[in-house]
Amino acid sequence: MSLPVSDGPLDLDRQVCFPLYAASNLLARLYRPVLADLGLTYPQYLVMLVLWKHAPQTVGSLGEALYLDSGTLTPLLKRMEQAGLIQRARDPQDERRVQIDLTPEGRVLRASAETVPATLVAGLSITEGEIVGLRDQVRALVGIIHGSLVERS
Amino acid sequence: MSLPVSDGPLDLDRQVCFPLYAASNLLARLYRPVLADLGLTYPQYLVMLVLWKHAPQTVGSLGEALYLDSGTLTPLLKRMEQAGLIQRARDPQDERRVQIDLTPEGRVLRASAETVPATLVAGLSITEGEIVGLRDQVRALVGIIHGSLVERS
DNA sequence: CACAATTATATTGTGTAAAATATATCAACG
DNA sequence: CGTTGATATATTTTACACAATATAATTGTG
Repeated sequence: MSLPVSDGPLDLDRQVCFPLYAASNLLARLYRPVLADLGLTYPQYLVMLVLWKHAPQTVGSLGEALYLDSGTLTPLLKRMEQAGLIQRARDPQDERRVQIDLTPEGRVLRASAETVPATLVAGLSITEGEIVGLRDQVRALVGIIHGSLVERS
Repeated sequence: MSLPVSDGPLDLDRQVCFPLYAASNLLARLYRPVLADLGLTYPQYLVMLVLWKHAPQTVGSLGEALYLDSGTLTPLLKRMEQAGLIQRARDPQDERRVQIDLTPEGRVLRASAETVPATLVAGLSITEGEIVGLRDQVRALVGIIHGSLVERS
């Protein structure tokens, strides 16, 4: 049992930040082939999850839900519009806003996506309980970091 | 205490993937202003952490340590070379490899970076124990996902 | 009703990510 | 030695991610 030799506060093995970064990248890599069958990238899949729950929504409210800004979402949404999954239209009531709505194609895709979560977990040797515990802890961290960022803005 | 209404397996609030994605993005956003003072981006900071521990290293071994491939690292390393932090040189023993080494400037930067981890945690209402517990769980998940990805390649 | 302040999205520029492909090199074998 | 196969990096293309800035529309105030 040889533990890695410490390297002070800058030891990569001591940081939380790095495992989170790696986990996020690896997870996207794991999703990629599964979502490619649906014609979605990973961030696009997240947008669809939000829209399947509630549509239409503005670009701003999507960004709030996903912690992303319009600079990220606008080009992403344009690609999804090209793919025929969503529609973008100015809100007639407030023409600053762009309403994002699902197309019939986008709504239909939901059925095919139902199996995605189970498919992914299937290959991993991890229990439902471990996932839920980890999820809630990471979610708490998201709340803490987001709160800290909002505080100083 | 009203919990979010479930939306089946596709409920964003049930997934582990989304909190990890959000946490990684938010963490990078939190690091940005601190690292900007050092002239580093977040992935560049991670590369420096690896190099401060052991240099020189090949592009491939850096990628193994950070779970990134050469297609990601090459442009990143070129920018770091432009910034004067590292040197890139063909290995004379095996000219397929490019050895990455720290410049004196890159080595000196380590001292300024020593305070970065403490600075970040300082603003967050989170205990050392919570961080360590979360870190080890996410690290375990990284091992599981990486193992699953290697397995099928 | 004019007009400044606010709000919301678009645009631009820089910097990752990663798959796919191309290119070059080394090791091993006959 | 020359050839094959594996290995390693470079290049190209597509797709995020976000700061900074620009643009446009609404709201609040007098």
